[in-house]
Amino acid sequence: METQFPELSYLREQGHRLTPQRLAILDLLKKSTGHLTPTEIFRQVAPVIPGMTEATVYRTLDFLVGHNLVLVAHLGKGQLAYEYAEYEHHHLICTRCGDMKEIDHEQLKDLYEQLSQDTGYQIDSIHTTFFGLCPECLKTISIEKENADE
Amino acid sequence: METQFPELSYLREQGHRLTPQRLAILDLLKKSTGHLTPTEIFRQVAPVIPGMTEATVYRTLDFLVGHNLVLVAHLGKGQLAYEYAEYEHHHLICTRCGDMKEIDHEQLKDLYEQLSQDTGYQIDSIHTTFFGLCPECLKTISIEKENADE
DNA sequence: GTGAGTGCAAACGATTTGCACGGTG
DNA sequence: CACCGTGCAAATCGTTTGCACTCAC
Repeated sequence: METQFPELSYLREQGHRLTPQRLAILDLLKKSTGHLTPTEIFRQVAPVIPGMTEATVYRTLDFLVGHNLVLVAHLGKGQLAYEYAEYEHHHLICTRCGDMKEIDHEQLKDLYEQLSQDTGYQIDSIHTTFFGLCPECLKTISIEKENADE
Repeated sequence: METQFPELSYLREQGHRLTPQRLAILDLLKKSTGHLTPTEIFRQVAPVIPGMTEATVYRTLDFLVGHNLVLVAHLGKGQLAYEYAEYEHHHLICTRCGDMKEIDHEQLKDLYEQLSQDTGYQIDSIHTTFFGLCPECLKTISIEKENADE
């Protein structure tokens, strides 16, 4: 694995090992724009790392999440997705076509503070997913309705 | 099934059937305060309806959600939970102990409008789950840290 | 050399599906 | 009495686990 990961040096100091499997998965997530599910990650990493297993993908993701190098996001239908922990943002997902938009954390800052005050919770700055219908699907649906009314 | 469901009359008009299975599940969700997972629902309804299957629970829940009688909520670890569609609210879940707080939709109204304007999406008024750490777990964690520092 | 991390295979839980039957409307 | 919805059983999918081996340190 050629790619540099300066942020990993402290892992080694803690007695953890930088295996090709861990580096490959982190490398993939770093290069990918959106999130990836464990299965997608497996399919993309398996050709590169001979013998790679789905079990290893899950264990590696747990490890990376536990060390705050990777973020978990909830997608529709109870699936989990992972992405490189670059900057704080949220997701808005279309429940019909699966389209996804990123929401900057700046927009939720006030709400988070208010919720924190009201509940005493320390709310994760990542990890919030909104669901709805994208403009395209809204259009499609209204057309379908018109046709049904005839 | 004795309970009255006036809101169901329109279902019958649309050609759907009010089977004891559907009524039992809706009845259970109506009586329950929080949300229930499909498995929990199965366990509670099975004794009442002889021959009840998990498959039926899933099919029934899909049906009820599709007709807006029941809401889906995302819990931690990619699990889905269902609850009676009584009023609009959201959830804040502790990722450590699973504790849950309800968030009134009133608090998110402004944000929703803003997000809608920015993205063109029609955002689900239900369906948003926040994750964080509850006050109790925050306390526990800080105590553990102190002990570790000694 | 040693043990953390992996591969392999099996187990597991949640969810989905095909098909024939039964009960609602 | 038609056909929607169900029961049953099997298949499928995603995820987890035990154990022996290996490779990063």
